[in-house]
Amino acid sequence: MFDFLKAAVEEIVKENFQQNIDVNSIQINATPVDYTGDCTIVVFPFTKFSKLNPEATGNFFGEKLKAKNSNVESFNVVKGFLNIVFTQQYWLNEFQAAKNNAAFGQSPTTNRKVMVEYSSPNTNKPLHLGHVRNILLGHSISEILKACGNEVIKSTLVNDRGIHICKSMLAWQKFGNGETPASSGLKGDHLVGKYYVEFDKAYKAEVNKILEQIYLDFEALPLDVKEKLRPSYKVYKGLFDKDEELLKSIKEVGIDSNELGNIEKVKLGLAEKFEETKSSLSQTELEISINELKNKINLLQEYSENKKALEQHNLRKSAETFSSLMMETQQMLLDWEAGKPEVMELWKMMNGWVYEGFDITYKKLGVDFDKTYYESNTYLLGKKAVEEGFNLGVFEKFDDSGAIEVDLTNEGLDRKILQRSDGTSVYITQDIGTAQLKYDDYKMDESIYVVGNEQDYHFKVLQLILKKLGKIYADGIYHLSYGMVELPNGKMKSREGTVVDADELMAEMIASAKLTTEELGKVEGLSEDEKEKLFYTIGMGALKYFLLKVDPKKKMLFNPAESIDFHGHTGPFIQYTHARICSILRKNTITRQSLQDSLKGYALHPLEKKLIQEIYLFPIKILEAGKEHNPSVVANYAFNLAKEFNHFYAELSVLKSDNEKEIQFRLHLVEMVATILKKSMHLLGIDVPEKM
RNA sequence: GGUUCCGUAGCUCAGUUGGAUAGAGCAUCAGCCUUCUAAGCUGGGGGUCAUUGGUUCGAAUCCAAUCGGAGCCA
Repeated sequence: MFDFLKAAVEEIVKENFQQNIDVNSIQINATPVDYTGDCTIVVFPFTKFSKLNPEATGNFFGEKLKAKNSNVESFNVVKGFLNIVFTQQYWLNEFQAAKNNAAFGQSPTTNRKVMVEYSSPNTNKPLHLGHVRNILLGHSISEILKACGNEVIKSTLVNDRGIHICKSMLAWQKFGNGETPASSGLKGDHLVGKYYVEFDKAYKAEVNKILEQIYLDFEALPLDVKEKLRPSYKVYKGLFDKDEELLKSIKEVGIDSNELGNIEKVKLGLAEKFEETKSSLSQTELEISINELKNKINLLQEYSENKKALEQHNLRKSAETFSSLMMETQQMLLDWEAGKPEVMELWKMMNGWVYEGFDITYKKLGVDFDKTYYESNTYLLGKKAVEEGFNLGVFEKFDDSGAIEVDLTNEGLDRKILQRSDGTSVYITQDIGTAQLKYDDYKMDESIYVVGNEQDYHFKVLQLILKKLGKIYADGIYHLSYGMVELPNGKMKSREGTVVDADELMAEMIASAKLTTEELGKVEGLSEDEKEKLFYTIGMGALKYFLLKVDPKKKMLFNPAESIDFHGHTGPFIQYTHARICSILRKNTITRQSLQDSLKGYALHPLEKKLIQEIYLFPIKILEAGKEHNPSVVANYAFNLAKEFNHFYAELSVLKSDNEKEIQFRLHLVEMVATILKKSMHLLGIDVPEKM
């Protein structure tokens, strides 16, 4: 921002104080509204070598700058802040340059290739709100990086294999009765998701039944089960009985069992109570009291330990291993890995349904991918990666178990297992292989992964391992880590049915856009098709803006009860602003002058100047958003510009003026505002209507 | 047990490599449509920037500890 000023300051320092300073260390900010000035230079750092107080230093630099640069009209100094006012001509020139540049905002090519991986869904359930945040971030950051001059490859890695996929396959086989998307009218991904839930239900029911049998009549269990479970059962029974006994004793000594959630707190309470009463006790009474207290605390200690053991032991886990459903699922996974034809066919069919469903959702979201990777093709790369690392000596066997690990303790992390003693590899090895595959395919300079922040550790490890393996692309790995979308009562949980479905959410947004728009009577003169399109544009604009205006790093809250607003700091507000400008431009009847003519000798109104200043920021904000990998920078910028325009719109008129010059200039100005609003929103993947 | 992130108005969020009196939106209250779209504009009220120390010309921002919330690793 204001690079020529920074350069001038650098020169002044060099000429007057014979010092070199880093241009980037010079702080220039926009001047706060209550002070006069277009920008403000912080002069405190210069007092070191000026040997003057801040005020005098500011004046010194102000004079020099004014003499040096004809764009500087005047300056004032408040404390250590040098406020600079530029000439009107400067701002008019900036505006002219921006408006004449059809690609304003687009940076020249960097010759860098960037891959952005996003969405990366599982094929066992439909997309939900969390995915939507991921997808919109991925799409938006791709657009922003393009605008920053990079070549962008949008990719996704589909998790299309594994035990969870087999669960829905098995459930469909067992309970599906041949149901298809066509026969049920369900979207393919929802149909498959339904069977994933079915599996979970059936599985739980089965495990509960097994548990019930164990509790009720252990001896009546089938012999093989009994024999296998007996050791677990015995320990469990012992712990369970002890638990009951301890609880009884605890009650007897006068501790309320409801309080036992926090043992430490209860202990503290007892100790305090003792302190209070001990002064009133005789020596013998005191001794008795101490003994009692000791007993109580011992009891609590024992109870707490038993409870822990009970939890760890977990009979349910043992019971789960006897679930026939789970055994069948595991068999199915083995069959899949062996390529058994029936299983492969079922897998392909059901995944096909899911992809059809996803395509609809993606299309509605307005996103796409240049390259799709499938885990079914990449999961075996993990083994190769382990081998490679082991041969290089980067991965080692640290003990006799045969497990292969990597030692990251020097990097402040732990030792991480990469291949278990039974020869199966862990998830991260797959990612090592896939990273290589991606690089072989595209040789990109940067590889961005849009993945939730619960995987921060995973990506740290991945990058470190790639570095240790000597991969030149390791430094280009960037984890665009975003916070979870939370509901008012916490995280979304599929098992508790609190997941906000992507398709439903979009439908609701569009419906509520329709309702609001019709209430406001904004649909007159539109055809049915135009109306539908408008509701879609507004509904999606509200949703997308809502998810993108927040810093990706931060977790965000979504309250389904209060649907997403259409007023204030929202997508529709910006869309509406755009539509208002379009309306002005439509109403214009006078012959337009060239931009150059309209600018000649024009005296700017403060509100016009403010708009030009906002316009000036557009490319700067895009670069900032790209650098920070943060679309919310663009979202907030667009809001500020729209707000500034609405302020202008309320105070000044474009078309209703006696001054033709004014009309001419303002037409150019508001046209530019509309263009930038449209471009900004495009970077967020949001359309703007011309009427609403 | 180890480790990472977060804590700003009643609610949801901004707050630039440390800078002036911490800002928006929602909600609330008071105004503004004979004038280019009121999904708008203007104004009021609302803050111990979790707490306590430290670093310095200056701290919401950096450091340490504590409290509270979330996650990850074994």
